[in-house]
Amino acid sequence: MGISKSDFFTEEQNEISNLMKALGHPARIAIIEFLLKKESCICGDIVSELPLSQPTISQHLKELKNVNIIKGSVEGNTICYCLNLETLEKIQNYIQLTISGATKCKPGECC
Amino acid sequence: MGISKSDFFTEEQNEISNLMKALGHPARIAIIEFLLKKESCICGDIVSELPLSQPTISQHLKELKNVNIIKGSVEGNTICYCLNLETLEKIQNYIQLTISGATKCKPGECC
DNA sequence: AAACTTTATCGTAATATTGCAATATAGAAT
DNA sequence: ATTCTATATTGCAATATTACGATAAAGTTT
Repeated sequence: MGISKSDFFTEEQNEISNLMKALGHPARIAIIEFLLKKESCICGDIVSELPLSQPTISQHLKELKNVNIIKGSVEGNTICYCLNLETLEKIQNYIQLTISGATKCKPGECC
Repeated sequence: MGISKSDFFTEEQNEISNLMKALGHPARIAIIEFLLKKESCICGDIVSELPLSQPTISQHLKELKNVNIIKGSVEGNTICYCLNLETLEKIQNYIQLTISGATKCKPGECC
């Protein structure tokens, strides 16, 4: 994608955009929703639920884990993945701050 | 990226992931933060603020507008871009729902 | 230990994203 | 009307993402 310019942005801007990017794929949203619904959170269950191959799911799980949106713990030869509330709250706080700042723009002003 | 599988996911999953993807680039986060800080929100101001060319900024603005995260209104030969609270709130609601659902996973259970 | 299960990694093809120079478009100002 | 100013579009090169078959790795079971 041309030259990466992420050095020119702040640490926080890069961190938030990385979190958002990790959520920027329907399969990863579906994985998160699956982890919400299920008591068990075994990788194999996700594979049988989603229309994607096992390597593809594994890759998506890895991306979610890389940004700490999920965490995994080994259970025998399966792996239990869970949502990481701390990271989700970080995202929520960011959106919350943005919304509360954004109320400045009053109707009739410009947009 | 191989075959697109977005047909297999729900409308909502695709919509949320598209919103997240739009926020998944530091330049677009920086644009949003700039719109927050400034009373004026003219495209040209953004160009002089960020380390990116005018066409590149224009493209990022277009992507944010495509998913309704910002809206623009013509002011003479400049354009005023503002944040769209409705869309930001949609994102927040989704994260909020996810967080409140995610509390199910108690410590000691698995993760 | 051999066979089986489950998840991760590698290699690679198809597609998407990013960035910008060049150019187009459209309103403003002279 | 011509020039100027501000934003959008086009075209293209560089890079990133996505998907999956093949295979590896690591635990389980027999």
